[in-house]
Amino acid sequence: MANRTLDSYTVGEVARLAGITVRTLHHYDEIGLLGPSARSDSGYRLYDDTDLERLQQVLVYRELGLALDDIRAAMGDPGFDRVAALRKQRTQLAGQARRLKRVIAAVEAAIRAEETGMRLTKEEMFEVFGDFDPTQFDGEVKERWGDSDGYRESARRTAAYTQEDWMAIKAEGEAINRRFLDAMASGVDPTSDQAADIAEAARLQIDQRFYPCSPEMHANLGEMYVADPRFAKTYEGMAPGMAEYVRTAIATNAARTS
Amino acid sequence: MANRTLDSYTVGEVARLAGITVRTLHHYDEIGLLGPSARSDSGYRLYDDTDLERLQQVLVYRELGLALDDIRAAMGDPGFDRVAALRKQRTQLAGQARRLKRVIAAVEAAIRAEETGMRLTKEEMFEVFGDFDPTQFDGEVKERWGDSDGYRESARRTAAYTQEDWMAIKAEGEAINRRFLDAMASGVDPTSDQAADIAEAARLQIDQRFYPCSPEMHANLGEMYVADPRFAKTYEGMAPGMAEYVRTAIATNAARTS
DNA sequence: CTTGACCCTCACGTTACGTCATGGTCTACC
DNA sequence: GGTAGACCATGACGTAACGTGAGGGTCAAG
Repeated sequence: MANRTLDSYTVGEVARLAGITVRTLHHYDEIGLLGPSARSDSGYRLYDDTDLERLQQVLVYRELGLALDDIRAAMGDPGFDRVAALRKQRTQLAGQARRLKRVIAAVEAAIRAEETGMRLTKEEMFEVFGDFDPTQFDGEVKERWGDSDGYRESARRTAAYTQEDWMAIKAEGEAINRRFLDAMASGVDPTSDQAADIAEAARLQIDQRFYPCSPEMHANLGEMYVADPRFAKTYEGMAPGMAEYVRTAIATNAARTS
Repeated sequence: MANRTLDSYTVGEVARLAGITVRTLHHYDEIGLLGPSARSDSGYRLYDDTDLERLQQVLVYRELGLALDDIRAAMGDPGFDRVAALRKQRTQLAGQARRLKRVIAAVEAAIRAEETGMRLTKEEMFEVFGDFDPTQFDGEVKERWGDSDGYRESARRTAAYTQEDWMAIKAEGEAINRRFLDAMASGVDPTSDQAADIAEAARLQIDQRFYPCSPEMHANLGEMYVADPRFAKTYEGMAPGMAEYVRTAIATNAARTS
């Protein structure tokens, strides 16, 4: 092949190296995102090492979900700094890893809910606060979740609770939710210490009123707030986006205590 | 709204709960992936809790990259077991997390390559084995990478190497690569102990011949084999898929020694 | 020279929605 | 009861990022 040098690659070689298709490379050439440095006399695309470095960066941006047009614009910026971009990409990928971890936690929570129903016990506990009736609580919940550790510990602690205790618990819960709502309404970042303080108050209430609840466990509960539609409905009914807000605040709190 | 019950949700509510669009829900209804349990008298879609559970699972499958048609087929299977599916999804998500971790490692490796060039030193060291000339090695590599720790340690060790030493090193490298190729050709799983043993031999060669190389460091090098096109080219030139194979074997070795 | 792998351009098709148009429904408030 | 704004319905064209295939040229080993 005329013009083919030792350090140039044809489209098929690049595709194999990078794990993408020839069609993708054609497409990228076509839209001006990544074209070959040269063409052979017969019209073959010839990519060199610099092209490959650029391709790697394109693929990372793609991994981050950027539209190809946006990738081209970003890399076409005269002030584009490759290392700075790589650093930023790394940060964004780490964010993605954290999100994926949360998806995993949500699936795990769903599995536990199916197997033990422990989370639903808590959900139902909070839900019954709307029109609280201790006798209804004992009957229905024990019937469904009588075997779980959390239930037994809660039952042990709450056995001696009076009506006044329950009203206090309800008031505590409402106060915590109001704090969350106020924080949301006033634009407080859910990853701030302020929001995390509210989450810590929520965790302590569970820990002190019902059963041992570590920050990690609380974080799992937080995942359930967004993953389980019934939890989500409780919070979304108070304000759109609240479930996500509370979950993030809880995760922030768990992270700062670890 | 006629027929609307307390535990049913309209399309907008579901969209907000799940963080997706109304259009997506319309689309899913349209293609038979997820339709509402009921319709109001005026034709509004009404989703119930079971619908929401199904939606969650659809979204997880989507997160895993399955085509919607395939998701519908999987969940439409008469033997579909929700908990078993959740378990499998969790495993697959964990696999995705590991892949993402590798992408991150590749970006980090690219950053280091830009900053220190240390990896390219190793790459060029291996590359020159094809047509090895010690004098060329000293000149070019020192000129480019003379400041890195790895280079200095290598230089310190190799200063007294004879031509016979170098030929031995080259033979060792070729033998290791041949072992990798044989393992690949005979279908040995790159995550097996056998493949990891070969990787360990490779690590030891670097450790003993050039510079201290821990399993973790070796794993980083392995990431470079697939992330850096020049490394990849070396291995892909021997056999398609070899870079990936070697990288996986190295990672397996690193994992079993940690 | 032949053959098979690989290259080119062209162009229609697919997937998963995004966007908008038009018109009906619901609910709080006056 | 009427109004207004939010939300619902269906229909339909458009988009992004390739996938797939057609028809024909190029390369290199045998």
